[in-house]
Amino acid sequence: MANKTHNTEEKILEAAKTVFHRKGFEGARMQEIADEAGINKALLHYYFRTKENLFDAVFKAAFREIFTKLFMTIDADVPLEKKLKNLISEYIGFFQKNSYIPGFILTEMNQNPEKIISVFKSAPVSPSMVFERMKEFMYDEKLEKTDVRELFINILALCIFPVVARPMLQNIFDFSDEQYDQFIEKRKKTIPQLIMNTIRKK
Amino acid sequence: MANKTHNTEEKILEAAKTVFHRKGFEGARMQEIADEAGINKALLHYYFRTKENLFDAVFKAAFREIFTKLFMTIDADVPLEKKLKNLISEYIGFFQKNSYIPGFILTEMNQNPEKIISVFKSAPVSPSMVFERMKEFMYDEKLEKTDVRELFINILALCIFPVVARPMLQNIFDFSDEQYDQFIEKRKKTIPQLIMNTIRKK
DNA sequence: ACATGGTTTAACCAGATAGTTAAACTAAAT
DNA sequence: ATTTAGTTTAACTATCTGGTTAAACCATGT
Repeated sequence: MANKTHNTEEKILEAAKTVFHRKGFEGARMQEIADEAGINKALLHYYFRTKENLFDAVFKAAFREIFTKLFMTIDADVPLEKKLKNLISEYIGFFQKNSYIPGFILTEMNQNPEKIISVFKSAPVSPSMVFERMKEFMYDEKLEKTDVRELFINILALCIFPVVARPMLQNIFDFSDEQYDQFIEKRKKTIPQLIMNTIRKK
Repeated sequence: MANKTHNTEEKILEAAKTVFHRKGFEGARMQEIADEAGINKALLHYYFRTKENLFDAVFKAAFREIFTKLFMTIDADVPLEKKLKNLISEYIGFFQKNSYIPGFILTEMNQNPEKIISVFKSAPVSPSMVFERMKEFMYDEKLEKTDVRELFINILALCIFPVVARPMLQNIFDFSDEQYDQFIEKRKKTIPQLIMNTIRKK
């Protein structure tokens, strides 16, 4: 028998991703997800018994995606300045392609903070180890003593905020889609400069 | 006859604010809002006929609050560095007290981008004029030529992100409530430094 | 030929929820 | 004393929605 399972499950997750992102958990309708996946409601429940199950699967996937990527790049073994450039440029690029993820996570965070914590516990990389590694790096390269947490949060903020707040900012700036993409593209260069300014010994 | 109207309407808006923030539009229940306001459902509908009406009122208020504050401070007539310090410190302070606002707006932005635009049109300050003013300021003080939009977005990102992403970050950092508050407090000083670094002529 | 697992169809149920309505109560305003 | 705006109570409706079920279909592997 053909293994349609894999394919369909994939299709469902993809559809759920879209709809949950568009409407949030409460706003999303199982029927809408089924339609989006090109299947029917009964089959949807056949695969993921409940709405919660389905949501959890989607949420955890998004969460893993965003954090493994981040922590992996921080952990890579290249000189700091180079690493910073890579990190920021890759991360922004990732968000350009998966712009739904940060907003999705932030939204859910507002409504179910507990869920975040539970998902964190199952994460493949430990944040505290990443911070330790960042610290060592900065010590080795004789950089300005900075709170690594503050560094971490600054990078994240500068990369993620423009993506999350895009609908608003694009309107404030009166930018077309292309203009805004270009604007973000430019930031792949300016953000590393800005960050290096703050940690380079004067 | 006593003017209870004002008081009750106020109470309802306050309650709606809380519940919409906690649950989002779809997740919020009229009954819950009524309970939170200490009144009954019938009266709720008596004041704001529909759920949409109520939500709109709350949303617009939040939106106005955050943007008038921002644009007013930018527009104030003090030296740039001082203004920057004021702006950031006041703005962060404002978020500490109204931490629900940014998340609320971001969430809604994901789900109804159109609404943002319509609310913007009714805004009391025009963004483009604010940018012009920022430009003049920077020219007068002979600062590094920088894209004012980028400057604007950076400030916003650094101030808002730590508030919006708090549940997640606090968990990553393993901070208590006090520790996190203190962490944000510290940023009232470090962010202006960081920003000045990027615009001060070398 | 038959069994199997994925799939569809279509009907159904139970619970929740937005919104309505009508009747009665309260306290201030006239 | 009467009116009136604000408020409560409680019941009701219409609709939506998550979830279930049963029966049939279909393609494949055996």
